[in-house]
Amino acid sequence: MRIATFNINGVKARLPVVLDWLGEAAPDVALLQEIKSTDEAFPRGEIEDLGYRVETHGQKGFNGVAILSKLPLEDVRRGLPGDAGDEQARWIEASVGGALPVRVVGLYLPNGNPAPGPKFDYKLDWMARMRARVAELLALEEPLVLAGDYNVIPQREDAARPEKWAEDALFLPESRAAFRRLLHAGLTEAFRTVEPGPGHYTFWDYQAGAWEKGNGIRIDHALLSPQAADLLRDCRIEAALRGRDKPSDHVPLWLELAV
DNA sequence: ATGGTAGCTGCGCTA
Repeated sequence: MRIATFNINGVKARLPVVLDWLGEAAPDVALLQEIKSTDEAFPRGEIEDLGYRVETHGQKGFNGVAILSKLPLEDVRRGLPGDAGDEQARWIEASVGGALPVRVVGLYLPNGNPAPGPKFDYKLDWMARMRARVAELLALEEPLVLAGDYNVIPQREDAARPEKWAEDALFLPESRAAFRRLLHAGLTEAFRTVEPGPGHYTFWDYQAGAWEKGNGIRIDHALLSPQAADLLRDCRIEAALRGRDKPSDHVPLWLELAV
């Protein structure tokens, strides 16, 4: 089973890119972030025509996540528990059918800038809520994949110019510590089990020619339960998509499970 | 040290 995550930065502006990518890469499951669309406005027909079931958790103008799947989806849940007043659409879960069901979570973790401030507080609170939900999901002892835009640069080698990010919410010690807590809770970062070295990025800013200069950061991640980590065959970043016409500022990350 | 770009929306906010 191949599972991909892709922050598309607006489904309306990115639909041709997304349709081309789905046709070429043909992941079994695609987790999309920043659809920037309501559920009603999401172009589900074009995607269903490619053989995908579509489950969205949308919001007008900002955020929004979706799960696309060639396999049946069960027990779809929308929203990260822990704060009934949180109206931002950043979390969606489902179980992907098959011989061995896999629980998948698509997430768009808050950016948190400027830090310090209320947005940074929201980010850290969101990460604490995520850890509580992760504990519940890990207790099920099933294959579990949590993938998306984490908005966290885990280590210095995950940025081409780490000194530029020293004061940024994506790289501040509190953000990185909260990310490490997820790992300490029992999750494994898929990409780092396959590629331990530096120079691998998933995001290049639209500004200042970041792509042309190779000035990227690695902020899109896939975290695995032990049961999923045991099934991991491969994990790759599709960096070439950043060089196409009308690209997202993120590129897809995919992993293959032996299911 | 600053400004640089993109998307959604309807001109400022988010990233």
